[in-house]
Amino acid sequence: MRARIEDVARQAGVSTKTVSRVLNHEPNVREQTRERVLEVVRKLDYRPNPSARSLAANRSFLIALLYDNPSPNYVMEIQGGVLEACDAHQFSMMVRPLDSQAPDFVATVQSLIGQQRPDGLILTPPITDHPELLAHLDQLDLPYATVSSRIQGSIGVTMDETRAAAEITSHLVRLGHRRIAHVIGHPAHGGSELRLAGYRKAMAEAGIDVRSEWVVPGAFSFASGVAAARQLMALDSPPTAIFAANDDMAAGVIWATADAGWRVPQDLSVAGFDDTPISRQVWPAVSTVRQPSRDMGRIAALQLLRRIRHGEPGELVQVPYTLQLRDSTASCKRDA
Amino acid sequence: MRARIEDVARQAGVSTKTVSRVLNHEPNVREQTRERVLEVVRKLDYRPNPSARSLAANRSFLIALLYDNPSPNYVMEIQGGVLEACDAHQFSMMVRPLDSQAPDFVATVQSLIGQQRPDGLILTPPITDHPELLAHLDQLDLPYATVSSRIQGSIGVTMDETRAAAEITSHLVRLGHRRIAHVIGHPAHGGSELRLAGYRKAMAEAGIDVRSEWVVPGAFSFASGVAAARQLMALDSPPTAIFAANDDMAAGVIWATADAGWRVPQDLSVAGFDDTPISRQVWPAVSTVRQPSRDMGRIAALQLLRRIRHGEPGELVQVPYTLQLRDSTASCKRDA
DNA sequence: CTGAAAGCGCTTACAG
DNA sequence: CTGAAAGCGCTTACAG
Repeated sequence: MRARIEDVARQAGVSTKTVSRVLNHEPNVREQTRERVLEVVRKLDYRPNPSARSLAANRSFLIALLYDNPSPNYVMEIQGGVLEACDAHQFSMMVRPLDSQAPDFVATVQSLIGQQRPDGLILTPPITDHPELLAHLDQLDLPYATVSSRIQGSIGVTMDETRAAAEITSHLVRLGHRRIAHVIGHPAHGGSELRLAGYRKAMAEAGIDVRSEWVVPGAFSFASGVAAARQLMALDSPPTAIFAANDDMAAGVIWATADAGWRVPQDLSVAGFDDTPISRQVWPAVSTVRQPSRDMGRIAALQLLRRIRHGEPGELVQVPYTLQLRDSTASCKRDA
Repeated sequence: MRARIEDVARQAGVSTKTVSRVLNHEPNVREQTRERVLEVVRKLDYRPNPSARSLAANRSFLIALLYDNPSPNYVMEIQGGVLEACDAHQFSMMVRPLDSQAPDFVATVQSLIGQQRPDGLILTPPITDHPELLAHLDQLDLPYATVSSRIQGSIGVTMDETRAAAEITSHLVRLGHRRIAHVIGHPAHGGSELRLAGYRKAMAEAGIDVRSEWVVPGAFSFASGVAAARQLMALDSPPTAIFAANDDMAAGVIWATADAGWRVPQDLSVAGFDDTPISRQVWPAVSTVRQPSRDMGRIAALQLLRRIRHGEPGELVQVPYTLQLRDSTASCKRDA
């Protein structure tokens, strides 16, 4: 039979309330008492029953990670980070794939909250940018933290995507490229706008007029990268460099160029964003912006837990990015 | 305030025990009573408190998915399938990344079980093939289901990996290849042995002697595929085809050939295994064996839930595979 | 077919 | 600094 708090109390010669105090790091326990309790805990290998704890405390000690992201790599990284934070705070995590475009999206989340009763939520793109959901959560007074939200005012983690996008675009400019195209990300993701803005900013700073045919829509998927590249390669005066708003699309661009017999980087330079494994697994490897996704998951969860556990406000932490320059970008060899 | 079972009982004019019967689909409730209760449940939007339920029933209604797999794509697919099954049975799922090679691996799992108290476990490769862990679980009498276990006797899901590997090898033989190499998977994964056995079987049936230098160790990682390909390309008489035990390694092989200036499939045919996204995202796309991972996750969870919920024994279900032939394999153009 | 009572293992006021 | 009592919201025997 499993030890209960009562067993610990009896063997330590104290009340269950005192054991509870020790376990929950509450003040007002004599050091000697505390040590005696902890020793019995160890001896009996006592672990509090989570259900009893939740029921009595009226908290689930659970946070839910909500995602609707086509990239398994990204989701797994975030998930790993959130899990790390949860483990450190004796919380558990549940994961929830969702379709944020579905008409009953908010109702689905509501139902999930009603059933599992998480103490808080971690929101990832594009769920971070769903105003209706955020309004609903605020009204419920259910704490949440966001990862890379475009919307102001929530706690969590962010990165200066605009500046990062501008930097990698400037890198292409420095390599001598002027006809630089951009493949936009999925329209529902706030990051798409930010990265596009960074591209435009860098082009403007370089004094290059962005032709409208250089900016093509994408959807963050490999297939959309293939389609965009084909469209760009078919232009009368095709670009000498393409900056895709994520690595999956950059991989699609590379695939399409290989399929068309173009060489990267000789005929075309290609840059991505995110530094997911795919960027290293295509040939040539893609120059990209490293986003510390795992850290971002952990940090977002940490901010959420601060709020849940200690009632602190929590903050929006900005993490640094780094450029990863690889073989897919090189000096412009075609015309000036 | 949230509705409790007592509120439902009062408004329906029955006892809480009767409400409990209806909610848990127990027998011995008059149809009319049952309908009255369900109507009040709807009206009050009543959801049982999971903690109270778990505490009273002495079950967590939780299953844990244990993994130690380098492929995010694979894990996400399995996870999605398990989640589907859990949702259908009002169970929740927790995920647990582990290091199955760590010396304290069994202790870690034991601690996890002690803290979270799952009603059952889903094991994925290579955790499926850890005899010490399985023995421990059997002793604890904690139900588990396996995905692709090499070890006999557990419930869950499997695929005839040996036959699948033989089939894709035979495909290469039919294309005229005779110098066919194999890159083995990670030694801790049971699937590695099975796939190697399939390769050997097909080669034997084709009457081809497998030279020892054709069979090179790998680790299921992209990098190990690159290394293996370089080793094979350096042979005096290099193979005309390489069958890698998974897609990540096949992608690595393709990368290494491109890097060395070889053309696929003209200079070398390449085949993989799993049909993960990477197989379609490298150029040329890789011929591979489709493994229905998501279905496998769902089926394994379903067998586990049968056992947990209804005390049924559960079974080991075998799922079908399909060959996905793409552009990385072609007729042998080099010598006969 | 239905219900009253006890109990699951914790935490929460409250008292001292 | 410590404890006795009540209660969280369900299910489990048990009785009828």
